[in-house]
Amino acid sequence: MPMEKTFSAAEAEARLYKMWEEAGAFKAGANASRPETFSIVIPPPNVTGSLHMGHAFNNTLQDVLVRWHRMRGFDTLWQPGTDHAGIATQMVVERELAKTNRRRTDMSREEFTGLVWQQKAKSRANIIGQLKRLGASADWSREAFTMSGAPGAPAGEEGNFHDAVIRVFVDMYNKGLIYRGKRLVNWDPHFETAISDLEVENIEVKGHMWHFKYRLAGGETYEYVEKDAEGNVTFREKRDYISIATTRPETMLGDGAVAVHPSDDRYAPIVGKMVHLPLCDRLIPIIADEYPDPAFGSGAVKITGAHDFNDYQVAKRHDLPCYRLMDTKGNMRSDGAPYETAVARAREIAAGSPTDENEVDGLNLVPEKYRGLDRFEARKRVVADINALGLAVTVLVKSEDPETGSEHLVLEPVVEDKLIMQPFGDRSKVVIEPMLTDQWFVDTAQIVGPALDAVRNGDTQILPERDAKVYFHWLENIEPWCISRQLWWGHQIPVWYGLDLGAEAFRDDEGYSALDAVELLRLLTEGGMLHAGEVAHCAADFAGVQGAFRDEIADVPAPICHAAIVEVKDKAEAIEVLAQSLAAYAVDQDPTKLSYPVWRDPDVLDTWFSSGLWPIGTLGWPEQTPELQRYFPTSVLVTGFDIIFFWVARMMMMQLAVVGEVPFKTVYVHALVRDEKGKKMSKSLGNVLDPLDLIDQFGTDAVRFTLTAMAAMGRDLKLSTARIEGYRNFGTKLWNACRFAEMNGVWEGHATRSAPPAATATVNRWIIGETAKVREEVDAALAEFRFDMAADALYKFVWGKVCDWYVEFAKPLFDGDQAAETRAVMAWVLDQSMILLHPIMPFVTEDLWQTTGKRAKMLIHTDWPTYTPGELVDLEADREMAWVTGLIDGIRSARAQVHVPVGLKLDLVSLGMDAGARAAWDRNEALIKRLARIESLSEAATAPKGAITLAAEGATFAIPLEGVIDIAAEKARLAKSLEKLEKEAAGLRGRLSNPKFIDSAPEEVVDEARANLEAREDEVAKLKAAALRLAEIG
RNA sequence: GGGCGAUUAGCUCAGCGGUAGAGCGCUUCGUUCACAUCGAAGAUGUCAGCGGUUCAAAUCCGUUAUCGCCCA
Repeated sequence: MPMEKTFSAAEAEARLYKMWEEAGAFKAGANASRPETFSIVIPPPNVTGSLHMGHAFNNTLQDVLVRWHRMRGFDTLWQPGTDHAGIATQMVVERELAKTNRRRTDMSREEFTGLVWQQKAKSRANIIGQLKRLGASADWSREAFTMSGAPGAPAGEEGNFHDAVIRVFVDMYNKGLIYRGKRLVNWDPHFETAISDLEVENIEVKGHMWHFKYRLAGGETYEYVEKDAEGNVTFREKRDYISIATTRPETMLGDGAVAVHPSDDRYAPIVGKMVHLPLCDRLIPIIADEYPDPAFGSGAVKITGAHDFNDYQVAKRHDLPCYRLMDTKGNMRSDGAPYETAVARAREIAAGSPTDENEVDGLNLVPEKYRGLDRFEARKRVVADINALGLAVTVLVKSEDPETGSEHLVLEPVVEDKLIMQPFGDRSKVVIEPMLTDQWFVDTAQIVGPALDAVRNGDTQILPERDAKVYFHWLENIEPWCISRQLWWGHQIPVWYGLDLGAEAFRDDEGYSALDAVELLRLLTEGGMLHAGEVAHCAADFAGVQGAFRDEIADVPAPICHAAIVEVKDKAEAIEVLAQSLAAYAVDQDPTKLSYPVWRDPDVLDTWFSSGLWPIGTLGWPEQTPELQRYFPTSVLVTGFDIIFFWVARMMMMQLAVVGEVPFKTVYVHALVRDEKGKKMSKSLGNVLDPLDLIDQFGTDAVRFTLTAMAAMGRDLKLSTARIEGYRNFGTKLWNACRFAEMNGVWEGHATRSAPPAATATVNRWIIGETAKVREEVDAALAEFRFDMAADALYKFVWGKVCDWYVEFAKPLFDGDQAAETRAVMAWVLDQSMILLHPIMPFVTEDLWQTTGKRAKMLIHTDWPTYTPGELVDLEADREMAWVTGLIDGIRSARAQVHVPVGLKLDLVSLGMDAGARAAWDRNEALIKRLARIESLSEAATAPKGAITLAAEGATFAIPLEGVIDIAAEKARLAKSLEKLEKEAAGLRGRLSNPKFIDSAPEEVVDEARANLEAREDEVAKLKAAALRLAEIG
């Protein structure tokens, strides 16, 4: 059955992918014929994600590398999988629940994560299926998941990734690399969790700056003096207040101080004095600190340690209490003791009463009237209340009475419109609240060193090089890594807490190691238990911490030291269980029923903590699997520059910290895919190109080729469908070349051969050499990750050489003596084209491969060629082809410019050929005649009147066109050619006449210039002669 | 404010010391049997400006301008 006119992508892609997959063509080690390994771990897409252009780009490049190495016989592994993507996935499920008016908190944690697992199972097929449509040849039998094997994982999710994550946490904890502490973190009030500073987008928005007066305590006053640069007094006023500026008025309720710069003379007299905090019954000090900018606002800054990162630093320096004002939803707190009680205690603390950060955090200093308000509503109320109290800084404003039309001056509060940088959650899009909370941290300072060294000393190479700078910059300034998240979906932190019974409140008065009723009562009632601290232990599971807790209670009085260690939900339940247990004991004195309850930290680990272990985790670590031995460290990581911090740097740190090796030898960092105007694709802009739509429209190969061709290192690619269409046409071009071959019997009895056939015809020898050249170019380009250059070289070869010239040249040969040879060469050249294009365009090439001959192996496993230009390039053939194509181009061009009808066959007159030119003519006469539409060749000493003249190396030709020729057009043509040639010749002459050029330039450059000049001058002479003849008749 | 990058044909981009290139678009012509998802021919550039290094600069250095991106 003859081939169709075009490749049917939609039909073939599914069929071929199935064929590869069923044949196990993607499996690790498939087609390996040499010992070297080549391994890539996929940047795991979010399990609930769907394929976007960035994925398409990223995975196309990986697939090109993987297919290339696999064909070259490397022991190749492309390790696929997905990421559990904490917040994103939890968000998807919560959104689902919201549709039926349900919330996560309506059910148990186990029920909820059960739903997430179901969602995971559903979503996974989506993204994986999309990667398959892209042609990704990953080893799907090894598909990994960052939460495989976690408690509650359903059947089919039994990996051991969870083991790896927990094991690393425990190890790092035991090594002192992980700690817990109360720190200011970015809090997402929508998801009610801490997020990383990398997940915060700082966006400039229109905001306001308010100015408030904080009155000095005790009615004190001072002289406020402003001076200009020369020290002259410009303003002097007696004040009883200090003016502060803020963009977040609601946080003033938690102020711990007002800070001024130590060099600021305006406030020097009042540093150390106290001010009344408006709306609150508290006094706070004026302190001197380097942080305030004297030139900004009033120069005085309110310090709210619990809600601002800069203020937090100031508060730490001055040992100020950090009063938290909001709850996890970003509403003003409504928990704890009444305001009066809380503020009374705050005054004691301010007066020096001992306290700790837990107590401070427990104090709710939000006055009753603001409690429970949304933070933005609270802001309005605070502003209004301050205005009402006359504590806003005011200015005189002209006002017109609407009734009388009379103008008068009124005092109005100063509210400046101001652009402010506001932090937003990159997923929730709500304003992020700096919040003082208990979190777990990796002490990155301790593990960052090896990650920096590995890139510095070249163990890992980051490409393009400038991205290494980004890597260095971030790691050299690294902050502690907050790894806890207040989510339900994720790896739960393997730390258990118990009540600290070793505390003072719990003691055995008599020292006879047994509890009496008095002691029990004290424990239960005096708040001993309620206020007792906590002890924490870390292990992979509950069984693992039991021993530690047993030791923990070993020195408390009997019989509690023998209590059974039991796991409960949380601290509240622990207190209850312990109390009940003790109460029961008091009654029945049965020590075997005593329980010591412990509870697990409810938080989960940051998703990047687990994906940071992706390279070893997917290969089976902590098991010492054969794959781990074989494929780790991996060869290349292909990833977008936007996750250098998130992921690359963390993988480097963690792999080095855990197994002491770099995770990959090369990191290829690619840019973003943008729309054709260069805008980032985003749903809100509506400029998203869906790769699957494009695949439906143009076929996978076209999309892949486009992305590959545009993958110049480090540049964003602006994608337009016109470009994709162009490369779809390229696939069709190859297809039709093969179809042409089929029609000419090229494939009859064809079987794959790796070495080129013996060839005698010039064109055959030439195209074989060209094939070797492109093979070398493609290999060189891919070795340097220059995907664009590989694609470009192949495009030029297949279209520009094979289709434009070789196929045309072959046509006349099919009827002559060299027909058999030409068929063999054409089959070989097209085979090579399929092979070399396969990594980029896997489908059309495999389909052609399957239909054009008897094949020992599928194309995906066909050996990649190793022939070199040195072996296959025939310089004589190259030279002759250049002569022939040059002549044909010349004739065609001349014909077109003097408007010779396309169909008209012309006579060609030779005005003299040297031996080389004569030989070239003789060997290629048929080709030239056919392609340049020449009827015959005759010889003459001089050109006939009214002829077009053409110069070729070693020959001059004329085309007699008396009567047909457009003399004016021909004159113009000659003049134009001459002008160009003269310009080139002049440049060359200028250079060659410069003695410094002769002296300094490399010899070959000088020689080349001389040869060039000679050729130009030769051609100039010929064209001038032609112009003269033309002048005679015209 | 700090850092990185870009500025080359109408558009999107290669080239990064030795005669300015590609794709798309555009103009003209063409269905001669691989392909109209095609063929042939053609037009289009003070390589952002200024200065410097060099025999030679789009390419290296400095500087200015404009535009991106990242981090504050």
